[in-house]
Amino acid sequence: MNIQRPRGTNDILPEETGKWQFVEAKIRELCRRYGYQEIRTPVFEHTELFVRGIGEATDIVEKEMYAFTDRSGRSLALRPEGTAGVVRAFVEHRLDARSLPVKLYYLGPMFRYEKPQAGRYRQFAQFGVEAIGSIDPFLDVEMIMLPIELYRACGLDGFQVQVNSIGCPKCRVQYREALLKHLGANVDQFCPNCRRRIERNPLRVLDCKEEKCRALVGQVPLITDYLCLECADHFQQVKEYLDQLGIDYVLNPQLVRGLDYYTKTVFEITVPTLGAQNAIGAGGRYDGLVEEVGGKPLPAVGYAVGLERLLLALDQQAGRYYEEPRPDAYVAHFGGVTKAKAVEIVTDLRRRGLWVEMDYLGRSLKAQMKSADKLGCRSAVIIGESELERQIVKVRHMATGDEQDVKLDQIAAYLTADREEHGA
RNA sequence: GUGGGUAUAGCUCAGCAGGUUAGAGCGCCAGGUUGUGGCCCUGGAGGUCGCCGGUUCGAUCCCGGCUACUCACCCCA
Repeated sequence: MNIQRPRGTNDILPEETGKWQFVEAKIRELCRRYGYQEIRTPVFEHTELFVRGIGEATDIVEKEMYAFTDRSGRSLALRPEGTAGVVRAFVEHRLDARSLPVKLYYLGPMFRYEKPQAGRYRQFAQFGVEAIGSIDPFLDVEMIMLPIELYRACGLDGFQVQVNSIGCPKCRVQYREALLKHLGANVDQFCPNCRRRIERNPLRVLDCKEEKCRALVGQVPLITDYLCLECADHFQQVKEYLDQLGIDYVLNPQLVRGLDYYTKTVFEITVPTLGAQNAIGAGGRYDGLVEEVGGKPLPAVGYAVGLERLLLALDQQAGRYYEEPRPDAYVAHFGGVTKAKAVEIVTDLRRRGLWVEMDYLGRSLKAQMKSADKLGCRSAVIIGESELERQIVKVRHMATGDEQDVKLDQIAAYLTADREEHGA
């Protein structure tokens, strides 16, 4: 019986890891500049944390959690998103005692029990950022800028930023009422899904993709018309900063998020060419979550980027977006004493910081040269008996075919100079 | 959870209106040069034709079920 990887998971093979490392490097560099520090939290938490944090009635909690009971009967769950765990750690370790806001980022696997499709997997990687302890609208804007800068740094184009404010619990009471009044009038004209939503979470109706519902929703009151003074003012400032900084965005008063903890600013970044799963980043403010998880009432903002989707979008936009490093040299030998010498040379060169390959299968020189070519080695170092007698090696520059005799003790210097000259 | 598509070599895919030895290109290995890659030529290795069952003298091919992959819906990064 042959065992395959679990549904919705992916093996990232050596030829793929280069681009992951490329994106990860961009992320770490960006976070350094913006002053966000890495935090690593467990991939599983008490189920309760997600239920309370993300919201009981959300799809994520209702039907997508990898929840299980451990041997002692505790209910645990693989994290479906990153924010809840980070906030839990923030509260648990009293990070509120530090100077605020605390700015954190994370990078790692998340798990949701969903049916896989393009850009959606059961284990997927997210990069996310959280700033806890400030209500400054500029932080909201920072949260929108960070992913934009990240995409730019990676070479991504053609993404769209949508922004909205969904207010605070205070203004939502009024809005909910107005919305229900409006929807109630023609409740039976909505799709079955939305009829259910109207009862449980009317905001979600705005998000429905059914044409019938969209038409009905068109005339619905907008949340942005019901914001309380504080929320309206906050949103206004967010927009002003965005304009001031020349950030391209569109207002989408119907943008809602699938997690219950969001308040005020929410945003989503999409790549239209990606297909059904076109959101590559999303986030917003969550002013109530820290308290919900047991900490002091502290405001916070965050966002998350799906790395598989970002990579998908990058792959789509033709052209190589990252440089694959190549070996400096391939040391070819003929077995016997020449192999003994080759082993020595290889070890010495590696100790001097060069990336060096050699033959481990006792193959012909021709086959070794072929390998050198395949591996993209800059040079081939050939060591045969006649060379050994003269205390030299032949160094062949693979791109040009030029060959040069180099003294045994000069090889490292020669190769290093060659690398400087022809670039890494 | 719902609906559609697909499943043949490591990869991309042909194929057979059901007939006995299942093919190509690429990749891999070797030879064409007792010690030299890329181009070319020759040869080789590599397949339970996804799994189980049915129809049939006979199934990789037709039918059913299962599984996986895939796309879309729901939802989401």
